[in-house]
Formats: sequence, C-alpha cells, structure tokens
Amino acid sequence: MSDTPDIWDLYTTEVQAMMGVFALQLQLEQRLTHTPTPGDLGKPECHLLIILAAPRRMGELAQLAMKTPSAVTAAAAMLEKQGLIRRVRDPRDGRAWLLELTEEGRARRCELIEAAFGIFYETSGLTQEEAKILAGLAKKIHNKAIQSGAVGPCEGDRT
Amino acid sequence: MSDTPDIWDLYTTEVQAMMGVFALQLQLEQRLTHTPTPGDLGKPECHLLIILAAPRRMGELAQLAMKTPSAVTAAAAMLEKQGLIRRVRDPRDGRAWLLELTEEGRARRCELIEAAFGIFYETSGLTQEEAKILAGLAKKIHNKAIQSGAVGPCEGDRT
DNA sequence: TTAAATACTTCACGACCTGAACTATCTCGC
DNA sequence: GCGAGATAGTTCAGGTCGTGAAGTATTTAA
Repeated sequence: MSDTPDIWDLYTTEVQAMMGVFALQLQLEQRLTHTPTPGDLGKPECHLLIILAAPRRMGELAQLAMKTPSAVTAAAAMLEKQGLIRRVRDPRDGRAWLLELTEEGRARRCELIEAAFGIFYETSGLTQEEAKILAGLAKKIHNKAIQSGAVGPCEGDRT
Repeated sequence: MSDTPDIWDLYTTEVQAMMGVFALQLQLEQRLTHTPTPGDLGKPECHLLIILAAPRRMGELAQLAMKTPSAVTAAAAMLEKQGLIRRVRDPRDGRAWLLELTEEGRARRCELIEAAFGIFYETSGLTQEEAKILAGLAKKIHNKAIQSGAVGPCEGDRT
C-alpha cells in the first residue's frame, strides 16, 4: 500500500512543492464542498463565500479568486438565490455591485470556515506552526500571483 | 490597483494558506499548459508527465495524481498517441500496465520540468530558500493526502 | 476449475471556466 | 450639457476535464 519510501528523491524541490500544492488544493476543494454543512454549494460558491470576508465589488472578487468576471457572476447568482448574499450598488460607482453577506450568509460562512479549519489540518497533516509558515508563504504567493497574473489568466507577461 | 493593504488580516491563518495554495495551483496549471514548449498537451497530460519520473503502474499514477483511474487512462492515451510514453505489461501482474517514457518523452519531460521551474519562481515570487521550505511541507501534505484520501476522492472517512 | 477480486477501459453525464458580444453607467473633452 | 470612449457586470455558446457505472482481461484462492 504505502508506496512512499522516498519517491520524493525523484523530484526536484520545485516539483515537490508543486505536487504538494496540487494535492492539497484537490483534497481541500473536494472535501470542502462535500462536507455535510453546506446544503448545496458548489466549489465556486464555497470559494467565493470564503473570500467574501467583507463587502467587495465583483471585480475585486474575480481578481482575488483569480477567475474571470463571468465566473463570479455565476457564483454570485447562486449565492444570492440561496439568500446568502445581497447585492448593493457601489455608492461610488453605479456600474459596480457590492456583494455583502446576509445574516444567514454570515452564519453559513462561519460554518464553512470552521469546516475548512478541520479539513485543512486533517488533509494536510500539518501542525499549527507549520500552517503558520505555509500561510506566510501563501500570502506572498497570492500577492505576487495577483499582481503578475492580473485579472485574466495568461496575461501578465510584463517581465 | 493594488488592493493589497492588508486584507489578509480578515482571514485566519488557515484560510490564508488555502488561498495561497489555490492561487498558486491555478496559475501554475494555466501557465504550464500554455507555455510555448508543449505542442499540445492539456493539463492532465502535463500533470501525468511530470509525475512520471520513473516507470509506474497506472493505478499508482492515479493515486499520485489524486484522480480516478479513468482520468489516467485518458491522459495516458493522449501521451501515447504523441509518442511520449510506452505501455508495457507489468511482469508481476498481467492486468497492470507500466507506463514509461520514450526517448522523446524523456526529453519533453525535461523541458516541461524546466519550464515549471521558471514558472514556479515567477508566479510564486518565492526565494529558493522558501521554495525548499514549501517543498518540505508539501511532501508531508502529499503523503498525508494520499494515505487519507486513498485513491478515490471523498472516501477517506476513517476518523 | 470456477468464483471473487483486481487493473484498466469505455462512455455518458455534469461541473466549471473562458471569451465574445451585450447593457448600463461613468468620465472626458468640447 | 452632450456624445465618444472606457469600464463593470451579464449572458451565452463552447470546450476541457473529471467522475462513476458497466464492461473486459487477468490474477488469486478455494
């Protein structure tokens, strides 16, 4: 069963990192959406809900989630239909919508975050210490990714 | 533009980690498959090619990639059609196939790994030091994920 | 030698995302 | 003010990818 003698020696440091990241992402996404709590939220809805810690414009959310605006539109429609979020016009710009959690949405988000907490440690097997380290790196990565990748994918080629 | 004052304070450590992992995975996958090198390899083919450092049974590969066997079948068919891999029966078990790189496949894999190397640092913005740290965590994560997640997704509920 | 388990394959289906064309609103320059 | 151009979000058709169930070939065990 355990085919983990040290197949890792076959891979470079970077590939190891990539494989781990890949694995974690897959597991997290799957287990998070299949968790008992969320009635019927898909991956994109969960993702959006997690990001939506504070009211934000859809464009910003797209950027944070690293998806196109249309993907956010779809997820937002879903969440709104379930009464988890509310759309308000941005007072500063009538073209933009501000998404904000409803009371129920806030509750649902809390549950989701809590579930994520458990799932994170379960599937990663990391200690809190290590999680903190990972978070530090993650912050850096996310910032970099956003600024270089910009909104659209395969765009940022500024070198 | 830069909406990164410190929105991170809104998120828990674990959520930060998750967001970073998510971002990195998305970017890497996209840029890796859209890289000039690979003629026409999709995400699953690239993923498989990277994992395939040494000859392996398809079942093992499915486990490593955290996908179902049928996903591996499809990707393998693609790679074989392009002459990058060869299928040989496992001498120990006539039911199983061993996938191994052809000469051309080895070359292609090298290019891919090299591209991945660059892309990794570009999109993550990490130093080599940090990459090493990440790889360490990643190794742990991957092992845990495999053993708990087993082959199929949403299975491992052993608690 | 036959029954059960295992490795992989095939295929229909669904989830998700992108990209282009569209509507509504803002911002300028005149 | 008013029209041109830019920007925020929406809609929709199309494509990629993955799962899950049913099927084939081979091994293992009784």
